[in-house]
Amino acid sequence: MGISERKERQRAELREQILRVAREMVVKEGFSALSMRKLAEAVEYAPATLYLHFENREAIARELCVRGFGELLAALEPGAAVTEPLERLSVMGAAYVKFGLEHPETYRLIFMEDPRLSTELFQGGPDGAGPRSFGLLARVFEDLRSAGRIADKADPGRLAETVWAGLHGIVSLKLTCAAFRTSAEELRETLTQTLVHGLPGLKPAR
Amino acid sequence: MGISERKERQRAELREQILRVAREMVVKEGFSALSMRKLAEAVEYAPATLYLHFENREAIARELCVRGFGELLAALEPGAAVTEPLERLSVMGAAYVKFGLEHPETYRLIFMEDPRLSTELFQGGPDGAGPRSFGLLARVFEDLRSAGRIADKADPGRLAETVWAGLHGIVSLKLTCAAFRTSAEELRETLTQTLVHGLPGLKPAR
DNA sequence: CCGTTCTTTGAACACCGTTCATTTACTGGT
DNA sequence: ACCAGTAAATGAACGGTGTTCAAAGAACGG
Repeated sequence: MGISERKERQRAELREQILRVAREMVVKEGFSALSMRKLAEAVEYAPATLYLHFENREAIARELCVRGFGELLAALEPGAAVTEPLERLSVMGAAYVKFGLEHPETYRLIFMEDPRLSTELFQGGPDGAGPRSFGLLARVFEDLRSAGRIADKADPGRLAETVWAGLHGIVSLKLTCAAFRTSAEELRETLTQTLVHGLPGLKPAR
Repeated sequence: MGISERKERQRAELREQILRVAREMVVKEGFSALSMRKLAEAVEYAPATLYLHFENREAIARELCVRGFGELLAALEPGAAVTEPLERLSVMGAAYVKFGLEHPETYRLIFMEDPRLSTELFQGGPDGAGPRSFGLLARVFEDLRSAGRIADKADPGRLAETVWAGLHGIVSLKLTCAAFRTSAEELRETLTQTLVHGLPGLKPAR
């Protein structure tokens, strides 16, 4: 009797449709413009129906958040295949910045709105998208160290967190503050190069 | 006839009181919890009265934003007196991070909420708090270059923007994402040191 | 004391997220 | 074919939001 299966399928489909439309609204007008009533209108159901599929508005945000992070991870993965660690750092960094600028509202949702959403993504086991993404970046410095190319005392985790913070700074500043002159890609290049090689031609005070 | 002066003074006082209470609410429960109705209740006026002093809710936010940035500038200024540029970079960076973590809701308002607010602060003449703050930071690299301690081709403005982005990344990540292990101050130290000196003990691939 | 001007407000409008009793649709069993 | 029971959907309401505006109130100058 495939009848309850069909029901289950229809239920899942509606859930997907809600998320699809919700995502559209967020992408187009920002998270704050995601209204349960408008969303219900758009999927042609009564507002109350949404609550049969999601606990509340935040639950929808959470789901969008999780999926968004999945896409970010997917955007980072190709770069992780680059063998030379420093080149890998550049490629992955560029991919990160590119993702942020191309999906501003998704990025905002993931990293700039609700602390609860952002924090969750980085917890929950090492198989979550958060830890996995971070792992890809940390790998750069682990590889450098195990190849003896940076000091043993260097902490790959700390370096990775620093780089992530730097990249996040570039993206989030570009998303909120149009006043900065330098392009995101130039900032990313400067950040990476300078973090790796230091200030160009630095001499000590005399 | 000091009567109209008194009226003007009372008007300004009420405006101040509104801002004071608004600030309290934002600091305590975040910007989204700043409600015109609750604010009116708190200052013991009808909601409509608020609109005689501010165009709308956003205007209040803007004012808080401007003042907040003024405080950030004030927090940076002492460090700007340090003569050794690299030490100055450390001190000012630490002050920046400290300010962000100690005034999370103010920092959010300034840099993470509405792009219009953030962008404004960095425009409007070189005497605005934005350009002045940025100038203090850029000065570090200008001084280094004019002392011949970094390459002539190095662009102080670009380096300053990169550092600012990095610091902002640290603060904003700490404000939204509790999952990062390294403390903000350690991240700041690592960022600064690595940007200046490069990866510790870096050797080229062989 | 009156008329004018400035201040303040109550009431309304159009939204919002969320809940719940009620209705509707559908299915399995008789 | 009908009925009972279950699952899905909803209308209406609650309490909240920012904002507007005509009306009421207070304070002043003549």
